[in-house]
Amino acid sequence: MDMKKIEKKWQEIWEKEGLAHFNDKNADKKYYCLEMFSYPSAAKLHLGHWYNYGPTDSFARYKKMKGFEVFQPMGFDAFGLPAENYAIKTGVHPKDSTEQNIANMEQTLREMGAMFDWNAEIKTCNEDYYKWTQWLFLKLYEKGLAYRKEAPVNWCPGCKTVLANEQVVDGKCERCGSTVVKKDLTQWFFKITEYAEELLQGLNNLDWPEKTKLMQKNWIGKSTGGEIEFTAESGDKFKVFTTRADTLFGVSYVVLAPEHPLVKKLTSKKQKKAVEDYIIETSKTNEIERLSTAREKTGVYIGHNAINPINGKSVPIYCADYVLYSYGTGAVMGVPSHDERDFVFAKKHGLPIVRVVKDVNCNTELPFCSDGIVMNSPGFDGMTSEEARKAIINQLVKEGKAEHKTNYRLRDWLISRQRYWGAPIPVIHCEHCGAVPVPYSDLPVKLPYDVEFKPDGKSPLAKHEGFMNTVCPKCGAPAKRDPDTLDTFVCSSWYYLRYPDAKNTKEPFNPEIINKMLPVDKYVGGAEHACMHLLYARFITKALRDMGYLKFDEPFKSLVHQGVILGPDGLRMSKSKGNIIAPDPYVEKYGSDTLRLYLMFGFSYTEGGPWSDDGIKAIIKFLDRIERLTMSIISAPICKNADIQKDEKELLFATNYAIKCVDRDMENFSFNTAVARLMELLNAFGKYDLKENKNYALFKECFAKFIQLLAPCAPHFSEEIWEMLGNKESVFLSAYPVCDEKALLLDEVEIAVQINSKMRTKLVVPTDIDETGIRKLIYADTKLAAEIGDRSIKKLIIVPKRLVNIII
RNA sequence: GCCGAAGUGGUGAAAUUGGCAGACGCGCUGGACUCAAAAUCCAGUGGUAGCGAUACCGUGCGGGUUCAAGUCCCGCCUUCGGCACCA
Repeated sequence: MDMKKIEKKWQEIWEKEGLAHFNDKNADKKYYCLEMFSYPSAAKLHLGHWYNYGPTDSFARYKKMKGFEVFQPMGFDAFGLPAENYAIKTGVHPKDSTEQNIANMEQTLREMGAMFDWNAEIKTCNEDYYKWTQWLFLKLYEKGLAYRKEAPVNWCPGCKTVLANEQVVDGKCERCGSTVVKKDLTQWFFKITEYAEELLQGLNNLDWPEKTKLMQKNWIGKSTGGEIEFTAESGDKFKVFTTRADTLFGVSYVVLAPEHPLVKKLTSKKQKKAVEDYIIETSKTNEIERLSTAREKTGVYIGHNAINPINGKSVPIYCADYVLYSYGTGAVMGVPSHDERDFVFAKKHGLPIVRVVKDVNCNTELPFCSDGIVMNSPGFDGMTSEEARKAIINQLVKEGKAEHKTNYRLRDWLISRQRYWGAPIPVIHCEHCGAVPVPYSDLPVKLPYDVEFKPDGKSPLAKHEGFMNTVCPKCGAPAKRDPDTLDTFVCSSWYYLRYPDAKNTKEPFNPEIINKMLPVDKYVGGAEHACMHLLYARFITKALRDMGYLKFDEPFKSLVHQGVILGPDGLRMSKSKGNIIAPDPYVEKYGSDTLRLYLMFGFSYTEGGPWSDDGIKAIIKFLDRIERLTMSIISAPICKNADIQKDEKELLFATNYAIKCVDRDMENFSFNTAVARLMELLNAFGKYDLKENKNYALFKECFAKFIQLLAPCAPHFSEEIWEMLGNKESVFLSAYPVCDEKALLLDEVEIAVQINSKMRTKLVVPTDIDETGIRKLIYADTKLAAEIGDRSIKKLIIVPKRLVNIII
């Protein structure tokens, strides 16, 4: 079959007939199938795109044949760092390169033959989209969910620019090699932490992979404990957060994060130099290094002490980078006897190690980090850790020195980017009025085209006079715009809400439409988004719900992650490894259906794996066999024989078994087994010899069902065969075959027989056999009877239709 | 380092969730067709021993639970994903 020709033919027909177009008259049967949109990073689709979009499109087509009104949109997450980096390197404007990439990708996406509803296309870098991203910012601001605070960025002193973590390699700038330092800037945040508890609880009701839910759960990182107030000798008070208040009597020092404001204030003259040097060193390390339990625990005494509120003991205050200012209170109590890191730290700095919790198993080794019985803690000795935690905090609460507290590891979402290629933050800074939101009527705040994006110490927008200079919407005085742009995760945090109403010029979406179309029924994309994009989208959905725009709590009801296709060497594809497999030559040579079918058959969808050329051959052979069989059916003499004999029963069994399995496997994204069942059915067809005077009508009917089952997986090819079989209408407008359960009922089944759990033989037994019947058969079998001999059957384990285990 | 996964023939992978390990393919071996090759079709194919029926071994490694473990529990090893400014 000329794949190129039929692809073109059917794509034109589908286009003309609007196969992919969502008809809102059928909205009650809607099925919103969404693939994560792509970043237009390259001119062509790579295998990863194919792997995400091809099989998922097959799933969408399957749903369509099952009678759903499928909505499967596609778009581009078009703002982002790579386009800007490319511009810095080559001088090609990000808008130009992005638009070119989008144009190319759109074309290859169309050639894939997926059922995308292009009427709903989104490009996040277009004004008609980012206008509403800015609207979203303003709404969150209005609701008190956007605020400004100081936060550190990676600063390259060489390029005089802010770097993404990705651009920092071993603490050095990837461009110029300078040592990257941390620098504080005032930046915008979204208060995602306000939803921490609901984001955690909501996970329970989602049809998501368990591992993804677990990852989000750990990311949110709920821990309950207390905040306990220590008083420095200077009189300054500071709080530490702890989940282990039961170990409070074991405190032998406290630690402030290097960024903690009290560090500067309390450091003694003698220690000043050491502490300052330490803070500079810390600014060069990243968080992963800081939190590593393998790394040496560094820190310096600040020359000042604090009082432990429970026993009035004076303990030294240290400044150490293993404490993060961003988590809890930025200060911790050091209990070397009952915490790994504290133990290592105390050993190194010669601090006392006092045991305050006994192990019930009498283990005397330290550190002892589990719960036990409290000791050396006057007033609390003998309590369990659990009891003591409550009692100690309760006592301090009475004295006004502590409070019960639940902490989350989750941090607020930093959304400011000191970059050009993003949606401008719609805020104006006025000398008199402070940060003033741009009025809704002035949106969008347009991203100017004529900017200098080469890094030279100022972000590109900050240098653009025409953009920066404006007037305060409140008082009318001259004012400056915010020079930063929004994190691209903001753009992707709400795009699924825009698709169903993508052309709306009056509002980001019509709530009535959205409440009908959402939540997304199936969301498919990479597992790497588990903790960020997927969490941000959930947060935005909840925030908009609380503002009254949405009537649902979760954006994505059901989620699937596709795996990763690796290079033939089993390694992640990359230019530097030279192991990239481009899909185009395969599409060119064998057709898009062949590539798609290979991707579905050759891998476990959620696992992925190394690419192999050999697998393609299997698919080519499979499609060839189907084509040959079609030819023989078309040219076969029509026999009038309508008998249902043994062969016909087998044919019906094979067909209906395939329907049942393929249906279930498609539903579960188990594409490889679905295709395997199709191959089995084709093998079964091969056994039914049409040359004899056989039941031609029945055979043709079964074959038609086979093509319908195949259609979602090989859409162009199946349409062509479907037409050859004499059908006038698209196979995708036909109803998915239904399994006839009666055809699957067998009189007999083969079961395994074990003696003392060892496989001994197999028996063919009536399907509905009972225990007495089985016993009879066992003794009737000479081999089994001989082995059992005169020993008696102690126990007979029967798994219906599967096996019998005879215990003697 | 922390969090989360994965490890099954020569090879891509299945295994109805604790019940016959290796479905369906690729590859390989033998056969048919052919002047020949390709394509196609048929048969075989986890390992070891045996002419054979068959027996024993076998799901990264070491233990355990169970009538029964690829699947559950404990401890290792290896590989992969994420770690908040890549998206």
